[in-house]
Amino acid sequence: MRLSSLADYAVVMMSAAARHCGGAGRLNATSLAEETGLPLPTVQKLVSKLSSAGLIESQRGTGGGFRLSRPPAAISLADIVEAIEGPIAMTACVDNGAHDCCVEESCRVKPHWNAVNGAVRGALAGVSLASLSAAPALEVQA
Amino acid sequence: MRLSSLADYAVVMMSAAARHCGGAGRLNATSLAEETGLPLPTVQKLVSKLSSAGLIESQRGTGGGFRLSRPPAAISLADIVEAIEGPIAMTACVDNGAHDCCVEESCRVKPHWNAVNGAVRGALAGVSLASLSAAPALEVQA
DNA sequence: TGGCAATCGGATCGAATTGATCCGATTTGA
DNA sequence: TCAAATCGGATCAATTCGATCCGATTGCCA
Repeated sequence: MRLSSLADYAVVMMSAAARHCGGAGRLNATSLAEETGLPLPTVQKLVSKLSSAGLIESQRGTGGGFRLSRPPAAISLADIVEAIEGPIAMTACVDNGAHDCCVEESCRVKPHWNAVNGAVRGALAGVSLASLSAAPALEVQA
Repeated sequence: MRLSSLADYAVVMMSAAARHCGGAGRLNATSLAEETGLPLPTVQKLVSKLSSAGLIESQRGTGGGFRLSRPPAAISLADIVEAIEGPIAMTACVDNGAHDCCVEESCRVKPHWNAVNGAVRGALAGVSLASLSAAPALEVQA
């Protein structure tokens, strides 16, 4: 019931990238690692995954780097988490249904898991990168 | 972003226990393992944790076993998950604040994590064991 | 009252996933 | 054409998770 560290790092990274989106049109992994304090190989790995997911566009070669492929308001926490961890699924039943969830009590529980899963995804989808950068010390409560 | 398997097993187990709550006043780990199909040592481990959390009351000796310490309506998924996995915290920042979350952008992200965390906990707290047993094929959507 | 049987409780061991590091392929600029 | 700098994939170690085993405790029965 905890987010993986890489997903957390990715959010911090994307948040920093969103702040630099207006100034420098493109930024590289090295400067981002120095700014966030994360190890460079980890940032490189995250950049690779985020690029594969289509959230950022990378440019190779001298003077290359990457930039957000969409405006910060159109990127949510759910997008980032799914890019790093795969589909959001609290239980294996919700994920693909490949398991033998044919036990009677298990199938009885499954619809409720779907509801919980949807609530989690909704909460993540409701927070965008723009809101992360715009609200410095906003007091948000559940 | 996935619930641990043990927590999932615990929910299935407690759901089965809630159904037997009215009939036999007390049931043991062996019969529960046979009914749910889970390995016996795993069930024993779960019983131990749930007993420590105060959700069930165990009785040792011949003819012993355990029973729910509270009515099914007063036990929620949040109780079970917290009993198995510990406090519900999506990120380490939300958990205890022991980490050096003193980076400027991280602290900016934290209030939003609190909101997401509260939403998750609320979704889990809204589902009780009674509702799991009462709704055989209820169509619940997010 | 002593022994026996059945149960829970904690501790140990193995396995899987995660997280960090390294090296090669590719591309641009001089 | 050469060289430098970057991304991309592959490899390796560590932590956590999950399953199993053995001992301590308790209640029934002779």
